Amino acid sequence: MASVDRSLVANLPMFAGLAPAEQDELLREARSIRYPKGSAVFDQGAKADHFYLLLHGHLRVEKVTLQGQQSVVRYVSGGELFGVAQAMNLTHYPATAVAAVDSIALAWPSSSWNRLLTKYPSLASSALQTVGSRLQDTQARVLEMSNEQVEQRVAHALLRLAKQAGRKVDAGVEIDFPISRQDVAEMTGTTLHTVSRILSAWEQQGLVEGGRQRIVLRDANRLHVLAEGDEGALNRKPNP
Amino acid sequence: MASVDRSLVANLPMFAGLAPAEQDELLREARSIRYPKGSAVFDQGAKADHFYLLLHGHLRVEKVTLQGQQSVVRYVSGGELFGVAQAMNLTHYPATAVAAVDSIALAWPSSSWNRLLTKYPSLASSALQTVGSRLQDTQARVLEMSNEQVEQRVAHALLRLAKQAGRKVDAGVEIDFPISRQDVAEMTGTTLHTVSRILSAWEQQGLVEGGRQRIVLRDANRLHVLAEGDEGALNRKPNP
DNA sequence: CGTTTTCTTGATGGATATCAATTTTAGTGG
DNA sequence: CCACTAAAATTGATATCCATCAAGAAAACG
Repeated sequence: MASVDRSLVANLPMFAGLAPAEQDELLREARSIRYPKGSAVFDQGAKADHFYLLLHGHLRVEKVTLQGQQSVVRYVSGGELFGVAQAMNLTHYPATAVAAVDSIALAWPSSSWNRLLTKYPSLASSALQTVGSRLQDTQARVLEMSNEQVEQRVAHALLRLAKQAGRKVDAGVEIDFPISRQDVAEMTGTTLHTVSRILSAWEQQGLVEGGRQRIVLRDANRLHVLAEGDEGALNRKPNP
Repeated sequence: MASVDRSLVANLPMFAGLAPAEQDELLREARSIRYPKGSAVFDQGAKADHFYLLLHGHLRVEKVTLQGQQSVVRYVSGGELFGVAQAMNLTHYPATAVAAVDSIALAWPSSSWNRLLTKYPSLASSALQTVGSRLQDTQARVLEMSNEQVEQRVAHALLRLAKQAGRKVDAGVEIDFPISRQDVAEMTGTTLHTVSRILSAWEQQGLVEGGRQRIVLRDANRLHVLAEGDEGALNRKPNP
């Protein structure tokens, strides 16, 4: 197997604190794997035998309940650590990770986690930050589901997606991977029907531009207003 | 200020991996603080200058949105690490922690976090586990809010509370701190009215026993059935 | 070009928020 | 110890958001 070039990862937060020699050493323990669109990196409930760093592409992380309802937990983008079940002392993956587009990831054996952790304390920091910011996001979602109604939640979800995986196009900002109404519904706790209605209405108002598995935000500002239920937002600075 | 006795904390997961001398050293850097019922350990938005270990008592962690709606994020019980904002690279506390009963916590300066982390790798592990299991819990809540209706969510919330902070009494299991209908509503994304109606109905069926800021679970099994929407649960083993 | 997947749109019903009024309980100070 | 007050809880009536049911159109795919 071809070894991974240091330059691909050197400026990721996870590797930032390490000397080049250390980076090489860490990379030597990993192998790089290609995941074609639609394939699973790991399945919910499977033994957590690896942890990963996504080099290229986008993954959809989904979870099914005991009763069989499916939800989209989040999307993983390039540069992110994922599948770190071992770090949280889980023996099995709590969710399934599916490639939303053709993707490439580095895989380390879970068994080396503890050794690597003691050898590279910066790995602990970056894992903590990864998990920590995921916790922040998830708690934000709980607040949204508690306090907001569907239209606001969908607006929030799209804005988050655009921030995380938005690609500038002339019409606005396009979400950089195929995403269906059903996917958005599973992220926001609603149905594809309601999402479809909302997007149709927004399209008429020039807020978004739709398509099959495709969403472009045309007016992020007005979406922000909708998301916050806040009529004054347009007059304020972008990041208060 | 009196120093903290090692025996109080030696068997907590956070200290388990450390030698007695190390435990003492860690404790020497902390100070112990009393928080009377109703007082705040820290406030949402305040500079995150300490992280904590709860020695005794119960805290309610709450968060208010931009629009002013309040939610209960979780309850902290004895032995738990909390306020570890620094570990997730947050400079300010993302929520408020209020003593639900008279409580005692150990406080370390956030500034020593990174030094302690490198010195005691087991601290990293235990912080990761703390944050990780919190993430699991929060994601479970998202799934519940997406897929379940209010009655199921309330059942889940009470079962979780009983597991975390249940005290065996002759009538069943009592939640070991004062908790109002409003609090339960803020945990489950509903209103105190709906919670009140649900608890009243359950009381008539002998599932729970209520009171002012007081909830006793009389039949955890049947509550489990309600929570899972699963008529077969009564015939199965407690932990599948 | 048929088949499947995704998306759209209308009609209806139901769960639960909201509005409104009391009652119960605990705490406080005279 | 008891009246007074504030906080918490209960319960009914009404309104509404959105899930569900239903049908079909549009887009992709082999």
